[in-house]
This record gives sequence, C-alpha cells and structure tokens, in this order.
Amino acid sequence: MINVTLPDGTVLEVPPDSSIGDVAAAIGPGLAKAAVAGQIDGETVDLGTKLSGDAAVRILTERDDDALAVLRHSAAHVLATAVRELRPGAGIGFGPAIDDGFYYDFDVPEPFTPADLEIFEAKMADVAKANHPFERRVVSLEEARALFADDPLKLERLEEFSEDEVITVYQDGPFLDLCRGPHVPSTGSLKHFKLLSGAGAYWRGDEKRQMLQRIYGTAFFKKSQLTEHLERLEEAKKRDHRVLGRELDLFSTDPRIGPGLILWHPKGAIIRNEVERFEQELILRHGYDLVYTPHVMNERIFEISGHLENFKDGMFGALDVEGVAYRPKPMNCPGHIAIYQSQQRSYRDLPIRMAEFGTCYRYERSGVLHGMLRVRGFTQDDAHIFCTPDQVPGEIERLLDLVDEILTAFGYPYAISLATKPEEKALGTDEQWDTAVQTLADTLESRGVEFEYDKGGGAFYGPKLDFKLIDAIGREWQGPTVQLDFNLPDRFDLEYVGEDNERHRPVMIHRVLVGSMERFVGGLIEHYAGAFPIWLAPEQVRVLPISEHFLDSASDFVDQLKAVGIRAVLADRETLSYRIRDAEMHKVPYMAVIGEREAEAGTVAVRKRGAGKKQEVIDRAEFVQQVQGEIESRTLD
RNA sequence: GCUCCGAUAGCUCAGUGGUAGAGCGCCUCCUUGGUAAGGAGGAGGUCCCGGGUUCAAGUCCCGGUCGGAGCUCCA
Repeated sequence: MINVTLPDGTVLEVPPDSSIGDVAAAIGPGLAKAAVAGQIDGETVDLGTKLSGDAAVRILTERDDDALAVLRHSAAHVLATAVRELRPGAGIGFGPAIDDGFYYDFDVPEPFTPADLEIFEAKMADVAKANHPFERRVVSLEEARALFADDPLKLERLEEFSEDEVITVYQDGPFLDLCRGPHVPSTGSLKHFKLLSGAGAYWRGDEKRQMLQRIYGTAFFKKSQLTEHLERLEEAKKRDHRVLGRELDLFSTDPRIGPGLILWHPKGAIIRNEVERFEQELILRHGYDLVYTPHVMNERIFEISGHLENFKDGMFGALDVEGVAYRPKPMNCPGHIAIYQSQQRSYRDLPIRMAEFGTCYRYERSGVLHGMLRVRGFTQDDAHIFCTPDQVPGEIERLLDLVDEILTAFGYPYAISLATKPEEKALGTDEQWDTAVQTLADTLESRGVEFEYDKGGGAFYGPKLDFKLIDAIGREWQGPTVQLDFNLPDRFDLEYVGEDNERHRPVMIHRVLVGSMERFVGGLIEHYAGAFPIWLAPEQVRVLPISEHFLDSASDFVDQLKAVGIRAVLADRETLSYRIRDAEMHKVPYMAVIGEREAEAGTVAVRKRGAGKKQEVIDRAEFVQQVQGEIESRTLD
C-alpha cells in the first residue's frame, strides 16, 4: 500500500499503482467528479498520473488557480486542434497558459482575420463537445521525431532535449502535440472560453526568426467568471487614458513634435502640479533637499557613469556643441553625484537626500511607445540618498514610510518584492550582495511588512525593492523602486571623511516614488476612470445658474470659491439639463446649482458627481468650507 | 525595429471605381429654463503624403509618414 498525505494532514492508504483520480475517488465521489488535475509533492499532474510511492497529494478542482492554468493550457490545445482541422497545413509553435488566458502560435502563410477567429471558436466548441480524452504518452526521441516529421517547429524544439529527459506527447482526438502537460481529463472540460485577438509573434520571441501568427484567448470554469473577465476588459477599454485624456482635454501628442513626447494641456498640468506639490511637501518633511540639474550634459559624464557603456541603446544621440558631444540625460544620477562632489563631505553631513523632478530622455523603439505610459521624454520624481553603510537600514525605514504615505493618498494597495543578485552580469562580491539583501530583508521584517523575493531580479549594480500598485480594477502597475548601488560610488570615487578622519565610500540609494509623472498620471487617469478625487480634479466645482436671471449671483459665488483657491467654473450655456449633463460628463466633483430660492437665501443646491438627483441645499459659506476641507485632507472617493 | 490592421469634418465613424455623408462638438438666432442633450439655421474636408493603374480613384496597386494591436511569461 501507498501512504498519501492530504493537504489537511490526514494520511490515506491506497493500493500501489493508484492514480490521482483514484485518490480523489477514495476521498469521495463528489471530489472525484469535481477533480480537474492534481498535485504530487507540489507538482501539478494529470488525474491519470500514477503514484510511484508515498507522496503528498492535492486534488485540484475548479476552485484552484493552478487548475485554471491547466484548463487554459488545454484550451490552447483545443484551439490548435480546431485550427489544424480547418487549416491542415498550419505549423504549430507553442501554446501555453498565461496570466489571463492562453495563446497558441501558428505558422501560416497569411495572418488570421477576426472572421477566422470566429470560425475557429465555433470549431473549438465542436472539439469540446466531442469530449476527446487528453491522452498522455511517453515517447523516445526517435519516436517523437517521427511523430512530428511534418512540424519543423516541433522538430527544432526536440533538438533541445537531452538524453535523459522524458519526452511526452498528448493526443486529443485528431490532434497530437509535443507537450509536458498536464491537461484536464478531456476536451469536454472546456466550456466557457473566448478567442480575443490575433497578432504576430516571433518564433521563440526572437526578432531575427520568422513571425508566427498568435491567437490569444481566455477560458474559465464558470460562465459568470468569463462574463466578468470580458466585462473587465471592456471596463479597462473605457478607462484608456488616451481616450479619457482627449475627452477631458488633459494631454496630447503631436506628430510634428514627435512620438512619445507628451504635451500637457492646462487641465492635465493641474493634475501633475497637484501630484508634484503634494510630493514635494512630503519629501521636504522627510528631510530631502531639492536640486535642479541640466537636461543636456557633456557626454563625458556618461562615460564615467557607465551609461554610455551599459545604456547607450537607450540614449538619445549626441548633439555637437562646438565640437563637443552632449547628450540629453537618460537618468539624473550623474548630476546629483556632481553636486555631492562639489565639496568635501563629512560623515556629519550624511545622510544627504537629493531630490529632483528631473526630466529625462530615453530612446524607446517606436513600436513600444504607448500614450503616457511608455514615452521618450518624461519627468522622474528622482532622488539619491548618500549615506554611510550604517545608515542604510534607517533610510530604508524612512522610505517605507514615504512610500506608504504617498500610495495611500492615491488609494493604491501595493505589494513589495525584493530583487536579488542577477545570475549573469553583476558588480560587487557575493558577500556585498548578501549583506545588502539581508539588510533590506531585515528592515522589512522588523516592520512586519510582507514581501516576496524576486530571485535574480536585481539591477547589475545592486539589489532593489519594487513596489507593485494595484489599481481600481485589479491591474498591477510598476510603482516605487528603491535601489542600492555598489557601482556609481566606485566609478565616481565618492568619498566622505569619517569620524576616524579617514576617507570612506558612501552608499548610494536611488529611489523614485511615482516613477515618471507621465506614467503615473496616465495610471491615475485609468485608476480613477477620469473621475479624480477633488484635490486632483482640474475643475472642482461647477456653478450652474438655473437661468440668466441668476447669472450675477452665480458669478459672485464663482468668485467666492476662487478667492479661497477652489477651481470653480461658471456654466452659462444652454439649459439646466444640458449643464448638468455636461458637468457630469466632464466628471466635475461638485455642481452648485443656483436658482431663485438659492439666490435669495444665499445658499446653493449641491449635487455630487455620480449621485444623481440627490442634492443638498446648504449655506454657501458652509459649502466653501466643506470643499476646502475635502481638498486639504485629499479626500478620496 | 518587425508582422498585421488602420488613416475621410475638431471628435467618433459610415461611404469600396462615377456630385463627399451622419452623430456629437463649433458659430448664429429663437427659447430664460428647477436637475443627464429645448428648437431652428449655419460654417467646416488637399478623403495622411508621393507615385501608378483607369475615360474616371476617398475607393484599386506601389512607396512613405503617422497611429493601433502584438512581439516576456519557454512543448
């Protein structure tokens, strides 16, 4: 008999040669029916996999995320099955499950059209209905070569197997694929799926190789989940910052100015300015000094910093100034270092925290540019902390506070990862890395902050903390980063005079909070769907007189609001209904309606964005005070 | 950069070889309104640029420019 340990710790005895499916059945008929796949000692396997000895076993059902990945991988096979039925000559590449679904790459002479996708989707439904079992087979390399003799992409993959590796193939009905698995028991498990888009993708992600045609799709166990997912995609589309940016008149780009270069319109500039002012106030409280450095610098400084060596492809080309080469800066560090080095520094001066909203320019390939989120010119909320090694933990603590304060203000939950030494290129000794990583980990732990390790994810010059933001519809965004740097202090030969009157090397910490103003504001547009909290809203109150008779009264009220710094606008066009609709469409936080009653009583009828007809008639002074309070406290909602 | 798709009024888009269209926005006039579009009239186009095919090109072909999707998540 074999002893099987279940997740709850109970041990089950099953006959030798039992499969995972048998284990599920032994636990209960309900589970046997619900089982999709299983895990043996943490590794996901088919239900049909037989146990070779005592093991920890978990049965995966529709409720497990790991099971969803299995379903989606199987969905990719069903897609390939359908495509092969309809296009027998199609070459097959890879077809994995991905975060939100799956894809499969095909080698076909002509790209697929949206109409093709519909036909494939219908065919997939037939394949699912046929309920072909997914059959796993272990084959020899020779056998595999024979099976895939007509599939050059698969043959190429087979070349990479080593002697002792197990090669498996999966068959579902007419379709055979080289595949590690695991899969759901049969194609019938696939009930709720949708093909989403087609696009070119290089074979093996290598732009020197041929382009395959990729089909993306998604699949779920429950119809409601699929519907919800599709609705979320719709919602994301509605929030697209490029669309809202135009509708709300926040920003634009102009081909005459150049792709990837953002023009901030007055309303967008208000949002950016509010973010900057807020952050500036915050960092001054946290002991930072503000500095400014040039946008263009003699490229010699980038030789010293190593940017020309390591980052040249990401830099704008050189400008010739009286025979000397200058470059737009891709990063702010060299300028800040030059300020540090403008005088001799003592340990008594440290830590020095230098901050700048520094505008940088980077060359990005035209195909990757995207609205405000991926651009060629952007302003970083950059800072460099120069400190002694002993001061590092304290500085990290301070940064954790700062990060928390700023992200909370915008209503972003976040997750932290600690990126360690990269496998390949890395400066500094293992010991240096270990201490640095340990310092970061200890600091996080001492505060009880949860984090994950991102093994090998550090920059070549030091470990880093990455903060991932979660937006209002659950998407992840790159947030603050904090990086320890072993490289630049050496390259620039940074020094401070210690208590012992000797020269020492300071530690340098790079950090950004929002990252780039462009990307961050672009993200805010999507996070808030254009309905900004009042402190950020370009227009905070719209005053609507009911008719021309109350224009004076309304206009006085606008002045009253403006006098205390509230961004107020008078709406004097068309009918009241039109004005309300217009204010609502422009997502103005408050509408202040003034008719005969309000003009006489010195009140306003306040209508809140999104609240419909619910309104409150209050004293004008009281309203002003309330709005002021909400702005000052940076109320979210 | 590469593959595919696209480019027509300020915006969103229809028009597929034969007289350039709609909705919204904009302008003017009427209406003076009580909570998500009051009514009427009007202006506005080098159909992205260059070349080609054709009696005839917004429409078909070639080249360019710009924009979009994708190109990382390893059978």
